[in-house]
Amino acid sequence: MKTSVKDEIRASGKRMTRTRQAVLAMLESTKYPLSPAELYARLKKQKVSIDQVTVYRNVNALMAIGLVKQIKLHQEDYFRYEMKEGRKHHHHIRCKICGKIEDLLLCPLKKLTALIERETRFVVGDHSLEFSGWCPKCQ
Amino acid sequence: MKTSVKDEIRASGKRMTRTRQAVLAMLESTKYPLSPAELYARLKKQKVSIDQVTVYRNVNALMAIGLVKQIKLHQEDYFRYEMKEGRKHHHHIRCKICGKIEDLLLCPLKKLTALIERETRFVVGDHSLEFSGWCPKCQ
DNA sequence: TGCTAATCGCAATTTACTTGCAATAAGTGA
DNA sequence: TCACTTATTGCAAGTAAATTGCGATTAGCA
Repeated sequence: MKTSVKDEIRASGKRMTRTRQAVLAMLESTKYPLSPAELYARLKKQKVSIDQVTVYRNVNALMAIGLVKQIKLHQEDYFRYEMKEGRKHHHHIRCKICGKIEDLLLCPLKKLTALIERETRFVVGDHSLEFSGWCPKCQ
Repeated sequence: MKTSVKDEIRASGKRMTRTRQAVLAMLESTKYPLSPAELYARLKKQKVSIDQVTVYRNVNALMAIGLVKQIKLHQEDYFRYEMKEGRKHHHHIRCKICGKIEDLLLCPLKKLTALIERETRFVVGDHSLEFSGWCPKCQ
């Protein structure tokens, strides 16, 4: 874990507990967004002493200070979380069969904001984009 | 209500009840996707005798036969439903403040499928795209 | 080392949605 | 038109994800 992450946490008035460190380490070492249930199961497997509620509270706290990003895939009815730190803007594709999730490092939407703002008179903030399909193994 | 909708329902072995007709009429006359709770509240206001559970069962039944589309906006933790019938492929923008939802009749993603399939070796099926921002009144 | 408040675990609650079951009613076939 | 089959309905109870209350613990600092 980089010192800078701990500093960011301290700067926001939060503390770096053993539990929080374990949650962060798990998110940092996993290549796709994790649900609270997955996080909990993986930490338990590593013999980390943690409660389900603590997982929820930690991802929310880390999201509040901008270290972690919340993601909702439209085939699922729960949230997933991934590190925001140092990651380029990206989207995801999810397999309809096995649920495998992969990053898409592309984003075709930069040029669209002006058009949408003209059409709707909204001011555009974020967007979310997600693909689903069939992964190599499930085809 | 067009006869063809009733026919589609009958063709799938389902029945056109007074309740289902009210749900369909409400979805047809509303210009943005409705949540089950909103559907229920609006029907009650119109003195339609209906239960929450019946709303859920109806949107699910109508979705199963392809008359209705389910939508999950990533700022919300419940589903919304809109008529599929005769509507062009489109996406949505939602106001971060008041929750107002508007259609976006554009889709910049048609050309992207080949690129994603090459990069990930997935076969691409659907996609979901959603913008959020600030509507004219909340700016 | 000792203080203060953030964090934790556990139990209970909330919210969106589903399921079981008996009563009702849509659509058919005589 | 009536009777019968079965989809649909309402009500109550049940799930699963996520949140909240509270007393106990512990990080971080003087």
